[in-house]
Amino acid sequence: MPDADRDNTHRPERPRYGDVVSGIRDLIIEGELAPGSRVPERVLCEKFGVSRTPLREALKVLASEGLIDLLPNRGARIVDLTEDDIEEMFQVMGALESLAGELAARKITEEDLAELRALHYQMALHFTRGERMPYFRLNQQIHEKIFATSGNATLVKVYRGLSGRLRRARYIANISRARWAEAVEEHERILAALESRDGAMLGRILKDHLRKTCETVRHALMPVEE
Amino acid sequence: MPDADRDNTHRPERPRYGDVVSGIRDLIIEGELAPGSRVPERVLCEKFGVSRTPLREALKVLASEGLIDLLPNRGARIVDLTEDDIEEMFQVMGALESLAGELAARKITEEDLAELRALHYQMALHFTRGERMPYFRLNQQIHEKIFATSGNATLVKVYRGLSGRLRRARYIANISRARWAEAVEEHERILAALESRDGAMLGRILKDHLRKTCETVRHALMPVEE
DNA sequence: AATTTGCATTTTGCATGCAAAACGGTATTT
DNA sequence: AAATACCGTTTTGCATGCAAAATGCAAATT
Repeated sequence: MPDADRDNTHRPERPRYGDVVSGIRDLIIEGELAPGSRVPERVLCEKFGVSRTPLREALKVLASEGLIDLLPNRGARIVDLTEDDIEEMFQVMGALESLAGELAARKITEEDLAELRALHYQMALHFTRGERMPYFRLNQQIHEKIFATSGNATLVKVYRGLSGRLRRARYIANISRARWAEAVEEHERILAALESRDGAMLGRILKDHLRKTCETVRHALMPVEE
Repeated sequence: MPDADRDNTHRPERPRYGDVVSGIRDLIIEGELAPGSRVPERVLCEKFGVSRTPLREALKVLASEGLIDLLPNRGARIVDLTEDDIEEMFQVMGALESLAGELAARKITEEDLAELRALHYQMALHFTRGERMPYFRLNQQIHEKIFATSGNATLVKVYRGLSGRLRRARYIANISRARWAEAVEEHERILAALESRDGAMLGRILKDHLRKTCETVRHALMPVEE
């Protein structure tokens, strides 16, 4: 039975196919679509108020991004990352971030630095206040900013792809207070390396920082699974 | 007018949606779909003998892979890489390959080494015979093998994504004889570093090799554009 | 003559329909 | 009773239809 407010024709505004893609992404990050769970097209169609055609297009994109698995004739399944997957992804992100750091150190302007400093001290404030969620967001912004400063758009895209797949895991991995303090310290070293334009040093710090973040996520994630 | 041999129903075998994706990929690599050209859905439907639904799903995937641009309400356009795009992509591939090399050097077995040696000397033979196309293929296989040996599936996927976008450019970039000889030499050093399990050295060699390959592609590509 | 307007044609975005494949549960067989 | 065969239901894959958006080109306006 079609809803009364829906008709058989193309509506100029509202849920386009792209909205469905980001909508499903959000559902995955928020955990409404649990990893490993099977997702019938019907359910998602109703959730977004679109028919199966744009929804299936969205699923294809999400599958090629690695967020869901598409089993022929058996529908979509939310990808469930194993501990090894996470380690692999962080390893690749380490190489990417190291490159981003080297490039950023060469190109960074005083304005970029000022912006990063502002983000950093805002983040540090959230740390001292114990505000995990705002800290998390600022942290992401800082790393995004470093990639943006690298000036390499391809690098940014590849990073975003991996980062998006890991977002859910990082989101639910509760950092320990001790590791949290350590991470803030590492961020101070990151800032210092950028200020002195020491690309090689920055690359090393970032790679090391990511390696430790990986350990945090892995350990925080696996035992409890939510 | 529908063809006589096509009906309104689901056919169990033959052109599935996935075939269309790789089919279009091939058309792009072979240059049948020129970079920058607009591609109406209609012609692709006829080329592959499918209706618009699976074709559009394929286009979405190719767009998210970065092979085509999808302009809302205005169809698909084959991505035309600029010189800067190519440089960016090689820079990222350099970081990836460097990581792959370091990991591979740690994990490589005698059997892997034997396989790589076989590929290498086969490739060297094609070089001495001046057989560009077979050389090109073996070269790709060697790099693929190094990535596979790294044991990091994510790394392989990210590499394949970038490599696929660059394939067309590398395919038509005619290497100079001088640079060709140099590349073969670099490959010997790659093999030597793997044999001595020197990951750091291998990483550097690979990054340098990619940097030079990038220059080759850029210069061979831009002046003539075909 | 150059630019703009109008309209027929083409192309895109989406909903729907239909058949094949998978699923679920009961009945049948061993 | 356990395993298997059967059959209705659900879900998937694809073709098609229709309306909105874009496109192309001739006629009208300045």
